[in-house]
Amino acid sequence: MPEPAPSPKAASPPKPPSPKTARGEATRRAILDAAQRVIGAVGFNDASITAITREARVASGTFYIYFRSKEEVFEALVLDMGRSLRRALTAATEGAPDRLAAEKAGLRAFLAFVIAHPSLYRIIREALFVAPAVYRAYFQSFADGYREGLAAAAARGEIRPGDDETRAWMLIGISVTLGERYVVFGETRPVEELVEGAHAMILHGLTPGERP
Amino acid sequence: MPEPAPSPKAASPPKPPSPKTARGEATRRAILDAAQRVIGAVGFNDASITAITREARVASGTFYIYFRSKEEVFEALVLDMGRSLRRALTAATEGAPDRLAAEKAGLRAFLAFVIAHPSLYRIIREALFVAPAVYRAYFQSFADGYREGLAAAAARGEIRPGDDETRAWMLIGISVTLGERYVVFGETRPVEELVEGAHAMILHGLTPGERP
Amino acid sequence: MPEPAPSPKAASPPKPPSPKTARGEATRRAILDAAQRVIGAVGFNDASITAITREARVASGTFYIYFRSKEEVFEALVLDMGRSLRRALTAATEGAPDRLAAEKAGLRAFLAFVIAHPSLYRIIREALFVAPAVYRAYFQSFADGYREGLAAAAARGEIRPGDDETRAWMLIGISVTLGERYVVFGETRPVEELVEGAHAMILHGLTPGERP
Amino acid sequence: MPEPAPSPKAASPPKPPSPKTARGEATRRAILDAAQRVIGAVGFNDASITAITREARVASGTFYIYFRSKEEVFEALVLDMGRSLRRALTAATEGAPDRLAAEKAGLRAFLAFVIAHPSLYRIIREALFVAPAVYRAYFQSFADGYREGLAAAAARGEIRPGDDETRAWMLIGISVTLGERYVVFGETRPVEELVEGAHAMILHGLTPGERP
DNA sequence: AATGAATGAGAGTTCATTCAT
DNA sequence: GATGAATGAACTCTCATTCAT
Repeated sequence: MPEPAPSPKAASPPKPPSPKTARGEATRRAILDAAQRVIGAVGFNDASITAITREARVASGTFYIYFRSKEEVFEALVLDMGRSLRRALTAATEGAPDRLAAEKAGLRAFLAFVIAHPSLYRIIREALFVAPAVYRAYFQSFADGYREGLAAAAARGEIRPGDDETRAWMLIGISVTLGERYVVFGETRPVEELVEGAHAMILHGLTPGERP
Repeated sequence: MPEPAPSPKAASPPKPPSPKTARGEATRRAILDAAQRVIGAVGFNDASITAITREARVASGTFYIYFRSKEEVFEALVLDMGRSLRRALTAATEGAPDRLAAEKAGLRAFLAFVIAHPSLYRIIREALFVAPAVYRAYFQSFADGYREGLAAAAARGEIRPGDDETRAWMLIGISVTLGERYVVFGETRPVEELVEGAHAMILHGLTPGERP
Repeated sequence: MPEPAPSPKAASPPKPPSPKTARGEATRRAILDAAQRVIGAVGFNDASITAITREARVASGTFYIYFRSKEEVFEALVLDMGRSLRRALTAATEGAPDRLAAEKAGLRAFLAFVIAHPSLYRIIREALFVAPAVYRAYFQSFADGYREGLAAAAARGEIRPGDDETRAWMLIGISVTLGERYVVFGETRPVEELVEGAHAMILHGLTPGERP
Repeated sequence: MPEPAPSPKAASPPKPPSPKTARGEATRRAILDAAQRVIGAVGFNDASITAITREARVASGTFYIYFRSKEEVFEALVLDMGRSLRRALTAATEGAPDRLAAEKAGLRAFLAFVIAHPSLYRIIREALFVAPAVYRAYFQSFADGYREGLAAAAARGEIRPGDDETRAWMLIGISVTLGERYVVFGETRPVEELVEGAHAMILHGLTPGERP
């Protein structure tokens, strides 16, 4: 007759789950996909868990077998998207001859990705309000990669030396804002046109050419 | 048989409010300020009307004398901020000798504004989800002004000619993203440092200078 | 445009309410009474808040204007009952000529009270599981009074000297258990019969009298 | 026309379980022990079946092979404890020379048992709310034994004659309440001290001795 | 103009129980 | 005999909004 209590009664957050069978794994995936569609469509706050489970065709209680809360699926979604985007960008830029070419290819790939996954784009944006820590980590990881890339390119003389930290964030800001043209503002011009316009500016800035 | 009455029963949207007395005006202002503080602090969805009216030191019913819904205060807030920011930017740039100088002064003023009003910054960002139309209008108005400014400057030969529409949005993206450095990412470097770094890039882009 | 956040976002328990009008006071009372009836009838865990508000004839949300949780009404109920019982016992014993007479009168009054308020009796008992701190405080206050009463009586020579702390709890145990005869076990004998039987034991214990 | 079948469709209560193999017996035991630990620690209502099966290291479905419901394990637990306690008391009192000595030894053994098995003690108490019939049967069996023991002792002249039914319940009440001192109120005095204090009162009651 | 009590629909979440494997 | 994923009813609690005072 052992007497020690099994747990201190209030272990703050119980602990995360984890599927053990193939069926469970499939259900988890179905919920995650459904969450992406629903949250992408109506936003985090108007996406009820009931709506997500209905979309996933499971009972509402099933949700809590795999995620502890709406916030938790949301974070999983953001992480998922980070991975996908990173993969797409790496694929697009790894063959580039130099940093400037990579810059152009990266912007082009980013806009294509965003147009193909508008809901994920909105999800990332909303993360600032729903999961700030994840939002920061997401952008920080991009910025770190960018900064190192710029520093290396500057060292090789491929680009003008400068404040790499600031330039990294500027380039991120440019991409994100141009992506928003398509997802939020209904831009209709072809991607290539924006890419050309943006790349010219990235290459030379605003200063008029040396000679009139 | 009578002709159909113009609007027999359900006059489309109920009716907007509007203060009549000085006391009423003060109450409205108190609610608006309180809404800014509360929404800025906890976000739109976690900002209950009760919390706003408590912060404003009025009864909860009073809210509905001045605003028809939570969305309505929110929109009023975004509009308010648009006005303030525009005023600050105009003041900062109107003495500039040319477009490039105005660009630098504008960025500096924008960052200063954002640092002084971080909650308003977050509110604008959240507007994308709460009041998309207002969000779009807000940025569109800035973009329009920018584009015209760039076009005129290019015509005067002050800046290199280019895709002004795209360049306008890029410059907006740069400002917004650098602003976020301070409000979201806890940037500690002095504003002037980022302004210098950014301005160099805006002037010359990434291409290495012709000669060493 | 003040910027300080109104509250640290997570002030652990928001804070207790408190009615401001006579109407509010009456509603609070109605909920408390309804809670007593419902919890007394079906027990704490099977008493849903919906059932309580239905019994009180208010909307379910109204409950939360006055109490933060089911636990909170429950505690209010236990406190209420403590007051009532104390009042009844004081009234019954204050005219007693000595401690032994007071003891008998107190037991009689306690049993009468318990029979008249069986639901409150069950509520106290359940408090051990629902609100242990309140349960302990409740009994401790009775025990303290008892112990002092016994000590004073012993000093006056009215009762045999002894371990007053232990005797206090024994007397409480006797009362409570005999009360349970009526409330839980369906005892049908008249109160006076049990009082006489118990009092004889309290007076002389089990030891056989010195002489026949 | 056929006569009405004895029980056509809904055979009253489904069917009780019962282990067939040694492995099954071990599993049943594991669940019962786990239930004791979990319910003892957090109470009946907060003890989820999932928590019990997790503690027992079996799958949740396994529970229903051996018990039809949470109430059923609970009742099994109470019965278990009744047996254990009875055994302990019998062992402690069977060598006693007379009833008064048995009384003292029984109280001492009861307190020792309670201190050793606080969770079982709490379980019995909660049975009043979870399984009232079992609770009543449990105490009734003790009371019956007590009453008979007292009656026999009185007939032998070992104790003062009196209302044995009432005295039996009083003695139970005393034990239970002193047990609660340790389990609920954190009593720190040694058992022997309380036993002595209580026994003096049980022997002589409160009346002052005939002569100083 | 202002109050604040009251509403009630709807949200997130839990968990005893079932059943295909 | 054992598993553990799935269920869905039921519960607690929140909050935008209304309205009598």
